Amino acid sequence: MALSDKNLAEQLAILARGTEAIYTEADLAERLKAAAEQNRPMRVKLGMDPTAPDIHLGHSVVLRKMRQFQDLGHKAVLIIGDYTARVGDPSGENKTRPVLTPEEIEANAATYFEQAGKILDTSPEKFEVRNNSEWLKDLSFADVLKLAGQMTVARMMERDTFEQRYKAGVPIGVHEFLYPLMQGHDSVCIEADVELGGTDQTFNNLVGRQLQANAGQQSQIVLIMPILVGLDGVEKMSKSKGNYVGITDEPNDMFGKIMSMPDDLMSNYFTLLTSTPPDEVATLCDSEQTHPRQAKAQLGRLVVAQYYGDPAGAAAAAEFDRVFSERQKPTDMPDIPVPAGGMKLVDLIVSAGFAKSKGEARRLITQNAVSIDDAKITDVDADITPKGGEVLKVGKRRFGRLVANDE
RNA sequence: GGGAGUGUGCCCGAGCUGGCCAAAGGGAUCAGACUGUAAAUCUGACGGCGUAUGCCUACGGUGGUUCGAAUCCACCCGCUCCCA
Repeated sequence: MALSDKNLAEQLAILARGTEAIYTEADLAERLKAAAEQNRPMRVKLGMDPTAPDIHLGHSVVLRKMRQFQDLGHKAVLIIGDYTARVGDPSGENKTRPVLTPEEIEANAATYFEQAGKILDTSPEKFEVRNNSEWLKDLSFADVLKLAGQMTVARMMERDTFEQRYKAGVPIGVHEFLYPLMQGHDSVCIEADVELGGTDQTFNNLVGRQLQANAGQQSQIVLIMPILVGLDGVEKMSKSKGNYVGITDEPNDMFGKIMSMPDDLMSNYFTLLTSTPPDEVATLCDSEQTHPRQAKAQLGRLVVAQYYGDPAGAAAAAEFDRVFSERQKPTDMPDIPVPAGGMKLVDLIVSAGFAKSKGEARRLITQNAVSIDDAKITDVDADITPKGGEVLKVGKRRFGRLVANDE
């Protein structure tokens, strides 16, 4: 595998783009230089939690950074945190850490790689996957003590999540102090040159530096990416908050979600999710120079294109205009089976998945949100007898085509 | 181990001298208007149920008192703080 022949400055510029912090940039430059001289690809570590197999744009920020390293000739080393997942988190506070069986972990990891493969280069010479149980499961209590002895409580408390929780009176499990050590130990075991992570991983990754130094290794460079703000513009992007764009979302969906996000997120998204050059981003995000809608559409196209190709990006943009600017019907929409004999509109809306309950469906009808073939329906008791092919529209964005089925 | 608090609907948070509580208020969400499916704003909805002065489910859990309990009692569980 050949390392990139781009000069050092170019490489650094690529790698530094969008980062929140690099510990330290000088070290990175040096390590890149050494790698080039020795023709030795760096080992770039990224940990993954095997409990969340649905990758969204938030995760993609770090994955894209990893891809950049790969494109420069370095090797991605993904660590599956199967050990912690298998043991579980006894704190009870953290419900996101259920105990998983090896089978579940494997299945989750498989899904993860299937999705991450849309971003990463998974060819064997650039991609390595390790389970951390590989080295953690055999540690003895004495080994653990030795690890723990390399850290002080004061140091631990520097970590802002611990500090905040401590001050706020939120419990901190003693075992939580061990997680950073475990992660750091991972770095030692795989001899990482670089570790990537989101800002929430800063502390953990820095611990890795220390443990490596103690073990006589060269400390890894820690490269921290910002946490992507979710579509609500407030909280970090996460599935449970519903403010996310999944990388497996349908193109139209993906585009639509991006169009509906707050304007001031755009610049951030451009730098973290696309390769648009900085000066271009500036132009796009200056409403004097570019209409925000225009810029956002551009963003949407680029993001969709990354996962589905350029034509899909353009198609999604065109479709969006059709449906929302020109108010035409979507080109394709889900079929909604309706018994030939007809059914209550309320039930229809529920069975189409457009409302969670009949009460909600009724509410939508009352609120003027329901139409069939462009005709508003305001009668809560309406019965629908399908001719077939009518378009049911609920709210602004839920469409379905009625299909009569006999039974 | 001892003591003091606390546990409410998606989240925060009132209520807790028993009925007027499906439970104030805020946030989130959804819909309508306005728009660029942006922001801001205004209006409305916001547990479920064949449409209800009705029924069911819900105020940490289990029992109890009562005609009636989120509200009182007992025990239990969780969380926090103070002392040891």
